[in-house]
Amino acid sequence: MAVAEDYVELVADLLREEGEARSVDIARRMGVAQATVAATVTRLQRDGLVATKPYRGIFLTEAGQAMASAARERHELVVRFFLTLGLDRATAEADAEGVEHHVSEATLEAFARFLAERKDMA
Amino acid sequence: MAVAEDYVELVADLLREEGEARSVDIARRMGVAQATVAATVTRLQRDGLVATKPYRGIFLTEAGQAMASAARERHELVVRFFLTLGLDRATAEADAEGVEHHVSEATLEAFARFLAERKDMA
DNA sequence: AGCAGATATTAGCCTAGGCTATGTTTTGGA
DNA sequence: TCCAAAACATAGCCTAGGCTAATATCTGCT
Ligand SMILES: [Mn+2]
Ligand SMILES: [Mn+2]
Ligand SMILES: [Mn+2]
Ligand SMILES: [Mn+2]
Repeated sequence: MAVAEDYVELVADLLREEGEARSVDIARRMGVAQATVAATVTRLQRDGLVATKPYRGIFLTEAGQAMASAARERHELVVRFFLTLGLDRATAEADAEGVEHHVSEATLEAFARFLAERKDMA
Repeated sequence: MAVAEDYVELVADLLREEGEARSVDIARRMGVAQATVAATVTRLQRDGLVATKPYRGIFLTEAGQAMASAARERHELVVRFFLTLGLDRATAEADAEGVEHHVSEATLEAFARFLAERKDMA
C-alpha cells in the first residue's frame, strides 16, 4: 500500500539524516498523530518491513530496506521528471508524493527515456 | 476523494454510452461487488453528487456533472500526455486512472504545454 | 396475469488509516 | 539519585471502502 512505502522511505531518510527514526519525528514529518504512527508501525512490523527497539526508534528489515530504496529511486525519478517538465520544486515534490504510487515500470522507463533525451539535447 | 471522481466519471460515461447508469454495470466496470456500489452511491448521494431512481439507475446532480467533466478532462489530458511520451494505450490508461487524482493544476498545465510543443514540432 | 430472473438493498463483517484522551515508561538534567 | 518532560502505548471512537449472504423489488416473457 502507498502508506507503507511512504513510511519506510521516511524511516530510511531519518536513519540516514538523523541516525535514528523516532515515532515523534515520523508523526511530525507526516503530519499525523503519534497514535496513528504507532498503529501503522504495528502493521508494518506485522508485514515484516520494520522492527522497533522501544525508545530507540524504528529500523528497517531487509524487506523494508528493499522497499525503501525502490521507493526512493522512484520518488527521485518522478521528481526529476517533473522538474525537467518545468514544474517548480514544491509542486514537483508534492505531486510526486502521490504520483509515485501509481506509475508502472513502463511509465518510469518512459520518464527515464525522456530525461535521457533532454540531457543530450543540451 | 479519488473514488468519488471515478464513480461520477463512470456514471457520466454510462449515461452517454448506454443512456442509463445501472448499479450492476458500475459494479462490473469497476470490478466491485454490487453491495459496494450501493454503499458508495449512498455516500455520493449524501454528498450531493448523484441522485437515484430505484431500478432506473443513477443520475448526476449539477455538482456531479461538474465533477465528472473535470475528471474526464483531466483523465484525457493525462492519457494523451502518456501516449505522447511513448506509452502503449493500455499502460497509459491504467496509470492515468491512478495518476489523475494526484496531479495539481500546475502539473496539468505543464502536461498541456508539453503536448502543445510536440504538436508544432511535427 | 403471473412468475423467474435480473436488479437492487440490507445486514453483518472486515481492514486501513485517521483522531483524542489517557495512561506508561524512559531518560536526561538538576 | 530522582523526577519532570519527552516518548511511547493503549483504549475507544470514527469513516471510507471493501466483502458475502440474504432479502426485497421490479420487469419482461410466456
Ligand atoms: Mn508518496
Ligand atoms: Mn515518496
Ligand atoms: Mn481514477
Ligand atoms: Mn479516470
